[in-house]
Amino acid sequence: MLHQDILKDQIDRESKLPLYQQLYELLRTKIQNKEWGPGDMLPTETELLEQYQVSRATVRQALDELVNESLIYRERGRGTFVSHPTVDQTLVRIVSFTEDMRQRGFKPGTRVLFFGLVPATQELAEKLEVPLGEELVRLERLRLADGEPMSIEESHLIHSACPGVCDFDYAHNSLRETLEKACDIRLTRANQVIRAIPAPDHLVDTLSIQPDTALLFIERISYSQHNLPIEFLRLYHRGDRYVLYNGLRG
Amino acid sequence: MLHQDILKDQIDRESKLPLYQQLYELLRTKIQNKEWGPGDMLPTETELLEQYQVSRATVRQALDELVNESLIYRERGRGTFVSHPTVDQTLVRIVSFTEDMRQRGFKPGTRVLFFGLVPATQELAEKLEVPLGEELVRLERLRLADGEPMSIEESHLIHSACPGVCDFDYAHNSLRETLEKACDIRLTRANQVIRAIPAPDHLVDTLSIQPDTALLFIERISYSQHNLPIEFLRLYHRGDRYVLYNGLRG
DNA sequence: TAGTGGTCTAGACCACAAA
DNA sequence: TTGTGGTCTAGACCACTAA
Repeated sequence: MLHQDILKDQIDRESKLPLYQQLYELLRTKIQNKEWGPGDMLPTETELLEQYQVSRATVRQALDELVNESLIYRERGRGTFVSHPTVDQTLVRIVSFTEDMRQRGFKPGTRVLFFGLVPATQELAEKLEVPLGEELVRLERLRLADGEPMSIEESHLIHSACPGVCDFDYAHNSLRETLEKACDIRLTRANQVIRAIPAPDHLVDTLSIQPDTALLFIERISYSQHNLPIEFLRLYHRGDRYVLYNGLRG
Repeated sequence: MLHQDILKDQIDRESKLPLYQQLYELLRTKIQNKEWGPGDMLPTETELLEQYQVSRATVRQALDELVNESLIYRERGRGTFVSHPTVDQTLVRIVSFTEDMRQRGFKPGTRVLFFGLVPATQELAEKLEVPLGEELVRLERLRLADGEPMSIEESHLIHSACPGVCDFDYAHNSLRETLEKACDIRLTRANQVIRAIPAPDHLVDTLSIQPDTALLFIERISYSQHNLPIEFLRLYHRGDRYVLYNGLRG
């Protein structure tokens, strides 16, 4: 979908993109830009079909996608509303640490441990699908919850894909927001592996933990809207403070 | 949906259940009963609307649900097919250990460590929403992969909800299948908490691990089709052998 | 070329919530 | 009673796959 259409808040009948996907993008953008906040009611289906000049089925198809992603929920007889973020989104959506901590009732904090350029090792090169030695941005942050260490985040970005990222300070800026605003890169999907590991010796002091503590260790590859790998992330969560929630179907 | 309708493979126009949900149930049942196996093509949408005498939109709505649950996938111009199980379903669907191990390429095995009746402790009573002291079925199993210990499963069931379960041997029977066949109880959804913990001393020998190994510890409450809690499950997975995979959206 | 799923329309009636 | 979302119909045309 063209940037101008999002700005114009209009559906392009000439576009190759299906109408419902265009409408989905428009609504999704408004939600993520906080034009509508959690709990706010969206326009009714009738209002949407009039405003965007599509059929009700098309409106509902767009809304269905948003419901599936838990960005909105519907209540029969009342209306359609923006969802309140919940902790169990951590295993479904890419959630920033800051957002995650707020949902858990903690005050988030950050300390940058390392920020610089490094060459891709064998492992990183494979995960990010780049040649060995490719220039990567490495950002290592200690994450705090209510002032106490909670997690260590070890991020690796392909520098050539997001040349502007080094001009920012990630003690105060969100990496995801910077990627979006400065590099026009959106992380649209990711795959991750979750493990339980004993705390490695070199992290014990930084995380202020006993040597025998277990860590929830997550390795994640995130992909851009162009479906290219952008970031390889290692998360070391303190097992005694950080847990994951999720729901299952039968 | 009535049992007889599933047997008759028919949609009941008098039922209060929406047509698409009835169709969804019928198709889901056929898939789970392996009437159609992984990779098999479902009847085309046209065939389905003729067979069940509903409109195409209704057929698609039923299929959409199955697609959302990753039970089927569609290929434009080719047809609709039953999905192959994948390891990343472990965080989306309730998957039996046996199925899980097969997907991971292991040969599953089981040893029953304990099987009997116990009164509900404070914690169990709260999780299962029953009075303190309520009679519970406790089933403790060591799970093997390729003959080596992989996990310990500690299951607690409300005995009054599934009186027949004690008549079976769970070294060879699936708990879920028995619940369904002997008690007419389907586990339709569940909530779980995932943690990393150091291996407790009393599990070290049973799991054949070093004392400093970390475990992936999962606590799960499963609910029946009547939306009542049925099972409280504790899973102790060896962190050095068992990992979780999943995908995220942006 | 025939058959598949993908998209879209313009209706209709219903169940539920709130005033 | 009014307005909301929930369900359903009977069409239509398109893009893609495979023969």
